[in-house]
Amino acid sequence: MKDRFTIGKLARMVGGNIQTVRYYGRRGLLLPMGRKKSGYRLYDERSLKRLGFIRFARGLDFSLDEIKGLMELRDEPSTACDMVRKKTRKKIEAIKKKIKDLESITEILKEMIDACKRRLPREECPIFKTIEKGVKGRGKR
Amino acid sequence: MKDRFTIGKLARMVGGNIQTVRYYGRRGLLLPMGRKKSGYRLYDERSLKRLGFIRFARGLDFSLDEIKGLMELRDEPSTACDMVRKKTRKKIEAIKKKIKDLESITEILKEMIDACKRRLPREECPIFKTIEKGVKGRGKR
DNA sequence: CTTGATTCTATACCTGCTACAGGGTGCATA
DNA sequence: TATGCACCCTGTAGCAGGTATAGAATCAAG
Repeated sequence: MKDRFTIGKLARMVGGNIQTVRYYGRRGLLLPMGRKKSGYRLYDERSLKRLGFIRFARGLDFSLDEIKGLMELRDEPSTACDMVRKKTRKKIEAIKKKIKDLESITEILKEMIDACKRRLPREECPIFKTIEKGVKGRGKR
Repeated sequence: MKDRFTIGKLARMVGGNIQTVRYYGRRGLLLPMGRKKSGYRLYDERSLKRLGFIRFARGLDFSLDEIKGLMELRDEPSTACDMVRKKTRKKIEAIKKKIKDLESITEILKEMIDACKRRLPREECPIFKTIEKGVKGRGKR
């Protein structure tokens, strides 16, 4: 009946790393439900769920602090769901911005490659030229 | 004639931070061209270009190691341009992958919000249900 | 009892910075 | 000359989000 397991088993169950689990403990996200007399951490089914939650949310680009906030909400009454939705929406906006940034970076890199292909045999590498132009905000030429 | 400047001036010229410049030095990306007797680092126009290069490339999501690699290439002969192009293309691929990941994350988050809106008054928050389902299902990506 | 796997704590490392302490330097002004 | 202030030096420590060691203790099987 006592389905308690040590840290190694817990880590293996989610395909994770022991140090990371301990790190989550230090960060206050996943405390062991107890300890053996020897000091070994003991976890249970709820720890497993929590760890799964953390890992999945990390995969969704939430920071450990954000995840902590979400988990604290879960243990709260009715209005929590609205808050969770709000936080999730905020996260979506942040990710969208990140995507836009990465897209414009891609554009710049592509332009650099195009310029590079058009270069004359003895000309200086246009990629470096492009990057150096960025030095003073396209001031020097 | 001796347009050499101290670290503070260099940092101000690019709107950066002194510690960062020193850090680039420690990482071997931007060594001062000399020192005063007092030990003060001295930089010149070339340092400024180099620093600009580093900052711009950082903005393009290159890591310091990658930037170091690029700068070493620049000091090399003719074939360098091909290598630079190759590395740039590789970077584009990596960024594209990142964008895709972020897009699928956005999708999942949106689904969670939609499910949340459809929930019945006394039902458990579907966002948590979704995330917990991910524990053994989709797992980490 | 011994072996080998597992766990413990503590510490250091990684990236890309940023900050702070406690000292030395540079230069203008009183 | 003294003093005051800005600037610089080195060394250290901190952030996120882990990963990786060392050396000791503990567990389980044979």
